[in-house]
This record gives sequence, structure tokens and C-alpha cells, in this order.
Amino acid sequence: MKTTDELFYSQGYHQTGINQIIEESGVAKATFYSHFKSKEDLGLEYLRAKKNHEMNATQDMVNGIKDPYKKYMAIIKGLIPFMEESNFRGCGFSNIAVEITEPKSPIRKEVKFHDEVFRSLIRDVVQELVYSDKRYKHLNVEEIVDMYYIITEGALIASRNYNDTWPLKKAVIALEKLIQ
Amino acid sequence: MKTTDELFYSQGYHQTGINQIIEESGVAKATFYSHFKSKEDLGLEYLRAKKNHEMNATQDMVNGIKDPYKKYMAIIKGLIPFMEESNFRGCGFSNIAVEITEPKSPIRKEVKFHDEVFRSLIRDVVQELVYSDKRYKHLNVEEIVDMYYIITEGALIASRNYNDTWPLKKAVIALEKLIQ
DNA sequence: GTCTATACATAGATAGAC
DNA sequence: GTCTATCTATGTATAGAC
Repeated sequence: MKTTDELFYSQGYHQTGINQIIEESGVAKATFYSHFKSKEDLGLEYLRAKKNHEMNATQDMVNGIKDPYKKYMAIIKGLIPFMEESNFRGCGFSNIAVEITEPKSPIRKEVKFHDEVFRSLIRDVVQELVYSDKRYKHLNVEEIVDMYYIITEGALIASRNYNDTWPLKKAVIALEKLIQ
Repeated sequence: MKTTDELFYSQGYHQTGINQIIEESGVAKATFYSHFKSKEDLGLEYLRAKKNHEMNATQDMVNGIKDPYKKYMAIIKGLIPFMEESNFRGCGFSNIAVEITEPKSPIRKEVKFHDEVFRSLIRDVVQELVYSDKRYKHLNVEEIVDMYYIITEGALIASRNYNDTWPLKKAVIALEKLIQ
């Protein structure tokens, strides 16, 4: 459902009631519950669809770039227009993880899975960069991946807190320095 | 109220009802509303008290250290035991900012204010480090402050997502490298 | 399989007695 | 100023007709 993504993402999980989702999707309440067994079930569907969409879009963008350095920088740079277009809502996965306190819950597991997938995507571009040129040979791939991940998450949450892209722009600089 | 902090912080703002706070604080409902005009009002009190407590504790810790390098590292290092003791709940300010979507709301303004105060505390230790030794003279203070802030926020949210302190430990390494 | 109607709990907040 | 009782809206979810 398109509305689900819009509402959960922009309003938050707990702030969005089943009633509103049902109302805006134009379907009857019981019909909704014949497709999803609970709100949590819908939340999981939302996360899975979002993850697939995000990862495909990022992968496509990266594949469209040849230069390994530009590829490496593309992921963080791409978040600047994303943040502006999405009204500074930030990372939908970390956001829902903040709302759902139980770490063992299915939703929290889904978030962790997303982060793993995201990190593997970063790993690909870092590895390609390291193999591309002798001057990157000394770099520790796993270390760069971890920093990339931490800096990205931090820049997203900071950009959200400030309602401004400056932290993302600083993150771009940080990730440039990281491989020098 | 002590209960307020425990409940808002550990359960989240929207997950914690006024009823629960009132019940656990042992007071009657109307009595509560004679002290606070709304839930949001209580939320603001909670954030202000938390900010004061956090900043005083951090300031005291930093003041107890003489070596500028150790001072610089102490803030991020101190978050590792904090994360373990607080059950990986993370930053109470970014957390509530995720839950409250309206950027112009009083609570979001309070979060922004906290981040400014936190950054000024970091600025103090960075400045002291830069003035302490010639080998740090080339460093750009504001740039380091921004990175420190971004990396700290990212490590907190990542540690939360993974329910593990590894991102904080990686952040320690990143902040060491940042000033080399 | 899609609908209307409704159940039952909890949300935040207030009236009015003492 | 503190209490009990209650209001109204909204939350998630289901029963049962069509």
C-alpha cells in the first residue's frame, strides 16, 4: 500500500492509527484485516517494501557510475536531495527502531536486517575503491564500512534534529577524509 | 518526577501514557494536571531536567581529567558504559525528536537546544586539545566538533539498532584518527 | 472477500466534591 | 490542593450480514 509508506514514514508508527490508514486507502476495516493480521504485520510489510525499494534504487544509482571514487561518494551525497525531498524525516528504519522498544520484536529484527543489507552495499563500493588504485591499498575495508555506516546514521539523525542538511554536507567531507 | 524520566526514556514518549505516569507516581490524576498543564508540558520538563543532569555529569567528568587528549576522548568513551547500563536505549533527545514529527514544536526546539549545548561542551574540549600542543595546531576546531557530534549520534543510534556497543567502540577509533 | 456495525481498551483531559 | 468520577476521542481488532 502506498498510503502505508507515506503515513508510517512521515508521521511515525505509533502516531499513525490503523483507522487513518484504512480511511485513506479507501477500503473497509474488515477487508484490511483480511489482508493483514495486525498492525505489526503491516509494519513489517512496510519495512520490507521500503528496504527493497531503497536498496534497488541505491544499487541502480551506483551501477550507473563507473569511477570507483565517485561510486564511494555517491551514497552519502545522494542523501542530501533525499533529505530535502522527504521533508527531513531521515532514516525510516532507525526511526521505527526508536519507536519499538523491544529489541527482540520482529520489527526490530527487520531493522537490523536492513542495516546489514545497507552495510553490505557499502562494503561493495569500498572494496571496489580499495582494489581500484594502489593509493587505497592500505585502507582497512571493514573499518571504512563501519565508519561509513556510523557517519551516515549520525548525519541523518543530526540533519533531522536540525531540520537542515548541514550535517550531511559535513559527512561528505568526513568520508572524503576517511580514505585519504 | 523520577518516574517520568524512567518511563519516557525507556518506553518512549508516545508509548507512555499519562495514566501510567500518574499511577506509578502515586498521585491522583487531577493533582497531576494541577502541576502540569499537559503531557507536552511534562515532556518539556523531562527534557530540561535530563539535559541539566547530562551536561552537569559530563562537565564534572571532564573537569576531573587533566590531560587534554584524555579529556577529548572521555566523552565518547563514557558512552560505552552508559549504553550498557541504560539497556541500549540511546540518546533520549534524538529519540523523542523521532517521535515528535513537527519540527517547530516546543519539544523539537528543546532537542535542538540540547544538541547546541552538547556541541558547545565538545567545542571546549576540542579547543583545549588544539591549544595544548603544536601537533594539534593544524586542526580545524569547528570541523572536528561537527564530526564528533555526527559520529556520536551515529554510534548511539547504531548501537541501539544492533543492541551492542560495537559501533561506539568503532566511534572511539574514528575520533582518535580524526585528530591524527 | 468485502461490507457495516460494534466491541473493548486506553488515550489525554476536566468537573466538581472535599 | 488533592481526591473520585467521568468525558470524549481514538486505539486495535472482530462479529456477522451480504
